[in-house]
Amino acid sequence: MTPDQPASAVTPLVTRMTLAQQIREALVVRIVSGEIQPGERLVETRLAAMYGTSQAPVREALRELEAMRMVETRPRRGTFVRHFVQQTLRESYVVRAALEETATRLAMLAGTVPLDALRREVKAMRAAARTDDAVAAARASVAFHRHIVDAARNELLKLSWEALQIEARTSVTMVAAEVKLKDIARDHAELLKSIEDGDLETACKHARDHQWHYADLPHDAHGRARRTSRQVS
Amino acid sequence: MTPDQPASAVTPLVTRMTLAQQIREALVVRIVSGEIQPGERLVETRLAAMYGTSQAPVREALRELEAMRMVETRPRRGTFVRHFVQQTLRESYVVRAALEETATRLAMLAGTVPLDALRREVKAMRAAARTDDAVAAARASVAFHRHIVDAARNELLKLSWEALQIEARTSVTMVAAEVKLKDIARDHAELLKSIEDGDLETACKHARDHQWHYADLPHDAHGRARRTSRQVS
DNA sequence: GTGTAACCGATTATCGATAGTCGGTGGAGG
DNA sequence: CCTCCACCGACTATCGATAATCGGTTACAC
Repeated sequence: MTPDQPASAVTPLVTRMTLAQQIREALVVRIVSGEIQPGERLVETRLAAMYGTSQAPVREALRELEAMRMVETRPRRGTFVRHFVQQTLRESYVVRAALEETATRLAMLAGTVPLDALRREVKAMRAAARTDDAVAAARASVAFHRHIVDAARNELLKLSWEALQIEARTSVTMVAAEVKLKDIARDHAELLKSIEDGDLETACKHARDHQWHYADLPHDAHGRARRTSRQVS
Repeated sequence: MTPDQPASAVTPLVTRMTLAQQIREALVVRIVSGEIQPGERLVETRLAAMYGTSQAPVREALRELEAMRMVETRPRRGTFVRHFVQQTLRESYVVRAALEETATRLAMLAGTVPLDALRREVKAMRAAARTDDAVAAARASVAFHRHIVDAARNELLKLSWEALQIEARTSVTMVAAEVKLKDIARDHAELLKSIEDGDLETACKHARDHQWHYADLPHDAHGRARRTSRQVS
């Protein structure tokens, strides 16, 4: 019975995103998909024309991408897509390891580990391995780790972790490193087991090694394999 | 607060910074100094008038502050200074612990720990303790940890760590006000010692506990005592 | 009184236009 | 041939104006 809602027929409640946010999303997709190459320059006016907006929202979107470290801006120079090559990838695994080890510790100490959810994700990984569905496996893996990070109940930790753009990177790695999906499921199952066992230090170390392991995998086409000096403890 | 009245007549010379950056700096100072209270709203147009610019640079500055987590922006609502209270402070220590433990591990594995520099900072802390100079002690402490993070040679780790600094910096000072400066020097000296000794796991654990210790200290005026559930040691 | 819808003032999001800066270019000087 | 420098075209940083929204408030029918 409320006939009004002035003339503008539809403003779908869901589309409450600002233009800047929409543009950011679009650019993220184009960058991770490789449509826009690393090193390429993003010209504000050109993008504005392309998306049919003015320069302002584009500029804001670029700023957000910069905060995500997907692009680099030199004042008065322009903004460029970063080469986040294997180096960065490797680095990100080490940082993830640090954060996830701590998340594991916090969650176990607080007794908030969502074991059921974790078991569910492992199950999903096994299913993905059977159907050879890398995307599904990646999604389950990210979900697994996110559950742990959430369980730590530390907002700042969560933010830092999310800032690493986990999803974008894992899928890239899995493809690039050609990890056997079955191994992924197995690794996570082992990690889960040590958490279930309740041995804090062992589980934490396991959480850390889990990521350091990936940092050691060959990420690039040149396939330099190295698993050496690291042997932690 | 101070109405119209361009904050500074001109910032004439070697202004290699963009207006947005200058505004950001100014706002950071006003926020950490408490001139702008937590929860307070930052009105773009008002700030623009105050600094004698248009809305655009102000907007950009606010975005950057948001990335730093000093303010919070609700689309179409406005941006507000965050109450980064003890909760966040405590959280930041835990995240720092995670990153610094890993930094210690990486630096020791790579053999890049700048022992001399670390010794120098400890010495500075002792001097600060003697003259009861909390600011100097805080500065030396930050420098000490930064040396380690730098030595890890992991750009992403460094970035994540620096991102914490805004909050951490203020908190260090606050805590320093309550912690005996001599204890700070002693704690760092002990950490340094375990690094010099070369025992990787002990040093890492020490690095972690070093920060968790601060997380447990009472940070607020209400002096809520620490949680005891942490049998991490 | 109570709940609802249109109205209002304040403020953000976006636009279109302009000023200034940056890197590159081609000719003059050596 | 190589270097230096004023000039040019392309873009970013910034401006001033406008469109759209939001929260609160008021008028009005029950």
